[in-house]
Amino acid sequence: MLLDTEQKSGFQKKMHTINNFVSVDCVIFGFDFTQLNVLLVDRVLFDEVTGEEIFNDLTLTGNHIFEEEELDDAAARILYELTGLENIYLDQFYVFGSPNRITRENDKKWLIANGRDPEGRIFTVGYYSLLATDKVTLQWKGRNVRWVPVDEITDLAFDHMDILQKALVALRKKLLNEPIGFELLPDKFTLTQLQRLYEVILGVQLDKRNFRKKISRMKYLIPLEEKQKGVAHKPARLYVFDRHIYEKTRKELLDFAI
Amino acid sequence: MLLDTEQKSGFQKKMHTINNFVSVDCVIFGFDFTQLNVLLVDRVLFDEVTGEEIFNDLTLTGNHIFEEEELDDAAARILYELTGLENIYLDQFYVFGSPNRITRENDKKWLIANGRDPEGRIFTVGYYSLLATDKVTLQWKGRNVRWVPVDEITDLAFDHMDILQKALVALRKKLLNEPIGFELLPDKFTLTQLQRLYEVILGVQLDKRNFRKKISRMKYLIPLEEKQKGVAHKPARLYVFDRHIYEKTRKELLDFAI
DNA sequence: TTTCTAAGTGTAAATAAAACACTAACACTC
DNA sequence: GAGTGTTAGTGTTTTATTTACACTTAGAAA
Repeated sequence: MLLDTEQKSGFQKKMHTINNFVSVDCVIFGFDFTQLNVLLVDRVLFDEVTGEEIFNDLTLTGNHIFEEEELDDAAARILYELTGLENIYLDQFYVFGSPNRITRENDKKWLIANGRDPEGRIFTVGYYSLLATDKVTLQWKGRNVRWVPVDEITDLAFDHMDILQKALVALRKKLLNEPIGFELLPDKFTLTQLQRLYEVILGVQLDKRNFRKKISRMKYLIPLEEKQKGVAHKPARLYVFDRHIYEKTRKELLDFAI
Repeated sequence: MLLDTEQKSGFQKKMHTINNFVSVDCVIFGFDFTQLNVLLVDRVLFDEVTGEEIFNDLTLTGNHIFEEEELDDAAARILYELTGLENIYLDQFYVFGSPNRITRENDKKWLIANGRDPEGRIFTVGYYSLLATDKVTLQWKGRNVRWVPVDEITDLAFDHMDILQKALVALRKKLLNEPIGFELLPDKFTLTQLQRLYEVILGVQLDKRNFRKKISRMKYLIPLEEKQKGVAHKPARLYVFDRHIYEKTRKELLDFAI
């Protein structure tokens, strides 16, 4: 019994101990039917004495992990804190662990100001996530959070530009191989919205008729009787993605193919 | 100058300091024209007093990383130590960082016997690599190294079974999307060898004529005038993979497509 | 009722995938 | 050197997929 309590309290302690060597960064993608956006956080550093702004730039959303926490759970926790949403699509895509991740002066200053060692090597596990909604709390640890179109992002703090680049490549690859586009759309969506999504993320233009022909071959895309409302033109039919049918057909395929 | 030397010696020190929190594991695949194999290392623990064997099982090839070392370099170093070969195909596929990676008794005993803390959380970055040749040094840090057919591996130390599983899935995905099969074959190979490779790795059967038709569309697969020698049947024509042509055609495609 | 805007639809031609069976070239054996 | 065993190498037909391309329709707003 004593041993049991000891172990438990040891566990409890670890449960809230931060791991100082590995962190998690989330590239949170959102789609507003026109552009692909990423959720970025303002990073502002003020001079402690003068109160003057030293710099003001942007970071991805990242976080430490706890000693007893799974990596996936840490990523999900970041998302929950930001959005209040659970079960969001998350995909681990790469680890960034170069010994030279922190080289820029601003990054060092920021770490020092936040009580961290700028020379310490920290690995970060990159996740990207897909958000269907824009219902996000626009505050995170007292910092401003906002959607920025991917095209307009030219510079980010730390090595976050690299992380974003790799996340984008991973997202494109995934989109070409698995039906994940729906994660970026509301439950009910139109085919034009879906087409725009592919066009924007892949950076291609697609033929409307051919796109729809392809869609009609995917049995897991279910047309509803429902139509778009309040639009100043012919309203489009709404569709839903049926994950159940998708999983079933995919499994059938895998049984033979792999 | 003084500062310079100080910095340098600090760096030198770090250069050979082991990072205790992140390691690298390599799933080294090889193909013997019949089966897909993985390079495994014998792990034998003897009782210090009696000299009796406590257990004898197998692990993947893994290693610590140095503080000033890139992850990719650490993986390449493992491969170099094992095979003496450089520029081997390597692909980072996943990070394993569950707090419960070490649960089995044998794993704990092994770590203790090797002076490490079985309770410490270690993240491991998984790489898989493809080896064209079987010219490997069959010794590694005094432990035996050998090729084992993937099909015959039922149990491995630590969480190496999970790592192997994920590596296999990643390899299959990659093989379906990029021409990496050549990395597992000698420079000059026959179409039948290439077909077997696809069949074995993907676990499918392919039609010879259709396979060759598909191949003939790939402009980067160059037929030679040379033929197989010393085989007791009609000798097959040899082919080479032209990476230059591949990169060029792929870039052309990407320019338009992504 | 007219106008604006995006939705929705079909066909023909080219390309790719799938299914399928016989002859050719070499080494080895007798 | 004739025969045998073994894998290499090749073509056609059918079906499915891809590509290119233009007009009509439904609703909202003026």
